[in-house]
Amino acid sequence: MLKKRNVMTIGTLAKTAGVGVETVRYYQRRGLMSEPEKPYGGIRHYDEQALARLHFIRASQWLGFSLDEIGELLTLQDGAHCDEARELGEQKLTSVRRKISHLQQIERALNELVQKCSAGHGDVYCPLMASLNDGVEDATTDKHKVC
Amino acid sequence: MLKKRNVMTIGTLAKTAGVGVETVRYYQRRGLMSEPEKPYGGIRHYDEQALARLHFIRASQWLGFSLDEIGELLTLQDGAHCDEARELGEQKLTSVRRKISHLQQIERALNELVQKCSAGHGDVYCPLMASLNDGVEDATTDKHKVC
DNA sequence: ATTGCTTCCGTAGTGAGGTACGGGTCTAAG
DNA sequence: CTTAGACCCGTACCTCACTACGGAAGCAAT
Repeated sequence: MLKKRNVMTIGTLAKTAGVGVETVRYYQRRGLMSEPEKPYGGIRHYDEQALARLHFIRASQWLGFSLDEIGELLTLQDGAHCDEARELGEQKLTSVRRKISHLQQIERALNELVQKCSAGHGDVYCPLMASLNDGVEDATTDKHKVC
Repeated sequence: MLKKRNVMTIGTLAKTAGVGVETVRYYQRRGLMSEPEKPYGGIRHYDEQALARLHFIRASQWLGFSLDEIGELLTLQDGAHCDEARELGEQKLTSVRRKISHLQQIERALNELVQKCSAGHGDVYCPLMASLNDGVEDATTDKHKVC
């Protein structure tokens, strides 16, 4: 499968990195990966640097960076911009924490509603539906503007 | 602004509920709200039921339900389907909890990376970048498939 | 009556991150 | 030599929840 010196076609590269061929081409269009020169009339080949780039992208994505942000990270890759990189990381960390606390709010509300529904009740009304009709946040926490 | 008996135009309805006119029309197209009959040659009017429906939709959305799921919830609104409603709520609760734990994993990883970058280091390399190159999850937790 | 804001209605575009298609070319296996 | 399977490339399409556009018609105030 892998040729000597790990020279790969786009298909092999994609499979090795666990993404689709179309995804690699999409990253190229987005400017996140370069397209290797096409040798006379033929098929481009990719090396381990391309694979490393794909790993970088997927790792960054896993951390919640958008493709635009990843593009920015890639310009800092020489290691001489650690401060900028850390700054981006801190911003992302903040946004991740915000998302977590938002979801935790939702979790508390939803949990309470489901509990109420599970507890026996008169059968003529549904506490979950009642809360949805009245506005959920009133039923579970103090008043916040919806969204 | 509100006419007697709270009869509203679509604009007033939308503003009262805190959404855009286009959003109301979009919900109508999606079948989440009905379009009132149009009186001879003119302008539809909306009552408090329409407003309640909008509140229901926004409250459900806040809990993480998609518009399709909200459509399903609306069919259970008579209160006689509490079990089905609770089931949907439990599914959503499960998915919310999955999202939270995923984000917490990310938070731990990102936090560790940012910490490493903040601590003084040789200045010739950036721990954050190094981790992105190597695959983040190795650096912070046991090995998982990226995404 | 004229201005100016709404409403009505269908259709089309947005953003994020891809995925699919189709027609052509290349390469490796038999 | 033929054929199956990659590759190349541009373009279109997908989901989700809206948001915008454009022209016609209504309604409220001046």
